[in-house]
Amino acid sequence: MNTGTKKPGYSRSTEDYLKAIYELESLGGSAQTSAIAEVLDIAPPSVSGMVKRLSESGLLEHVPYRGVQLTRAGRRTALKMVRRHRILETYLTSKLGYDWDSVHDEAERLEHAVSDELIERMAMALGNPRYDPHGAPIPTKDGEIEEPDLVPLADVPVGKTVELRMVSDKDSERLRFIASLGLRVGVVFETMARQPFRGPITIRLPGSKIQVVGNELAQLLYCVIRGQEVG
Amino acid sequence: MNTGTKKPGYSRSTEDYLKAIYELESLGGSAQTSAIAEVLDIAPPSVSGMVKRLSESGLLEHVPYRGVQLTRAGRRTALKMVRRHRILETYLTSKLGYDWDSVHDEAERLEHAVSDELIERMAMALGNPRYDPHGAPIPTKDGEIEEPDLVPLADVPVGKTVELRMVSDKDSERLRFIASLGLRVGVVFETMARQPFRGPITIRLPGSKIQVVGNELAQLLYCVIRGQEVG
DNA sequence: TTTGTAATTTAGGCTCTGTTAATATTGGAG
DNA sequence: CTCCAATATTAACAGAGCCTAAATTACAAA
Ligand SMILES: [Mn+2]
Ligand SMILES: [Mn+2]
Ligand SMILES: [Mn+2]
Ligand SMILES: [Mn+2]
Repeated sequence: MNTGTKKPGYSRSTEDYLKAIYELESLGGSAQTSAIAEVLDIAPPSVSGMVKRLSESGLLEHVPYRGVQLTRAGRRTALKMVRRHRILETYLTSKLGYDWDSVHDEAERLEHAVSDELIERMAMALGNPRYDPHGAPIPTKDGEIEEPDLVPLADVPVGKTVELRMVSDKDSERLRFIASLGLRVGVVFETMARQPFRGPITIRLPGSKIQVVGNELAQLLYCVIRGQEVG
Repeated sequence: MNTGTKKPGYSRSTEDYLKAIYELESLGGSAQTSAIAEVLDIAPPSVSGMVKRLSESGLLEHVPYRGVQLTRAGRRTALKMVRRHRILETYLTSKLGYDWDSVHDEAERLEHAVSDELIERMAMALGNPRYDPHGAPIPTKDGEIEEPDLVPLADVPVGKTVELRMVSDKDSERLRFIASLGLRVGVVFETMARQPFRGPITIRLPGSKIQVVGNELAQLLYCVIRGQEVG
């Protein structure tokens, strides 16, 4: 009867660990204990304990004192959570009038409570969107995800035309401020100047509006370079 | 600064206990340990333990060996959960194409994860509905709830015209079967006959369709009596 | 009044997920 | 090569919420 493929039904903690580890892995190859602790706002020894349990469940591989990597099963669950999170953010924004700065916390809780069916109904109602309100790609139902090759505004040379494609969604105050500068996903603008020593970047937005963006914020703004300004 | 009215943020268990106790209280004055255990599908000693914690938190009063009653704070939270549950069921049905037999389980989980804001946005999108898909009244934001005075179909005399107003939503198979008989909230029909010894009731639906309803189901169908049939 | 049964609570134990304090390992600076 | 500081793990503990088995209480029948 039971062929081994049960419904897992992981805990909220497990799901958040897997998602956090997935996101850390996509930056640098493996996830360190302290980085996981930082992201989840948990003490490092708690992470060590949880990592042991998760690797015993076959969701990740742990090399002591080195770091952690998701197994195939771990990555599958992580991507499922990422899909849920991003569909939820998109639904709340498109259908219930939320702003992009207030959806993250709501999705962070709902992602653990929704059924697969509800997520697919939401995705359907939205026309199967490919990006969330912050421009992050939404994994497909079978766990495929686009990995666009974007450059933080902080690293874009002066004199380029760029399109803002994705913004880190973790901090709602930063999101509000970014929006107040006239920056949204899809906006095209030019880099005019940059001060040295991690100084601010001056940009020209549509309508020739000039804005200055600090380096910390510019790290969070992921762009594609679309062309070169003439002299 | 802190005036004593913190955001509580109760656990899923706590919220489900309060809701269950509220619903048991509205049948008979107080809730018994074994009844709570039955509703929540938990062993009675677990209920004793939880009851102790909940009464220490001031959410209910416990008279040992007698039963339990919600305090004002407990009732407030219980009604908030009932509102969440019923708004969610209504939203899923109206906006996402769910049937009335599949919303309960989804709402049972989501009710613990949504924010007040999300619930109010859903309520708004629905036009502040007063009843859920099973006909149960939705408490207002400040915890007021209509208590309509309904009669189970099992107790309606023969020869009456009645309107089906509310159906117990706990079991989805029963809901599907009830719908298959042509019974929905709002349907008006006549009681034609009843067999003794808890036997089935014969009813005449709109279009003169005749159906027979067993006693067990007739207990779950809450009606208002609207008038008397001639002869 | 006694007594049996059902309901309830207490006792003791388990898992999960977190904590802090102490210990161990790693990797780089000197 | 040695030693220090950062990073990670282990040890010991805690609380929520569940369990089963044993003890207690309530209540109604005899
Ligand atoms: Mn997010
Ligand atoms: Mn989460
Ligand atoms: Mn329900
Ligand atoms: Mn629930």
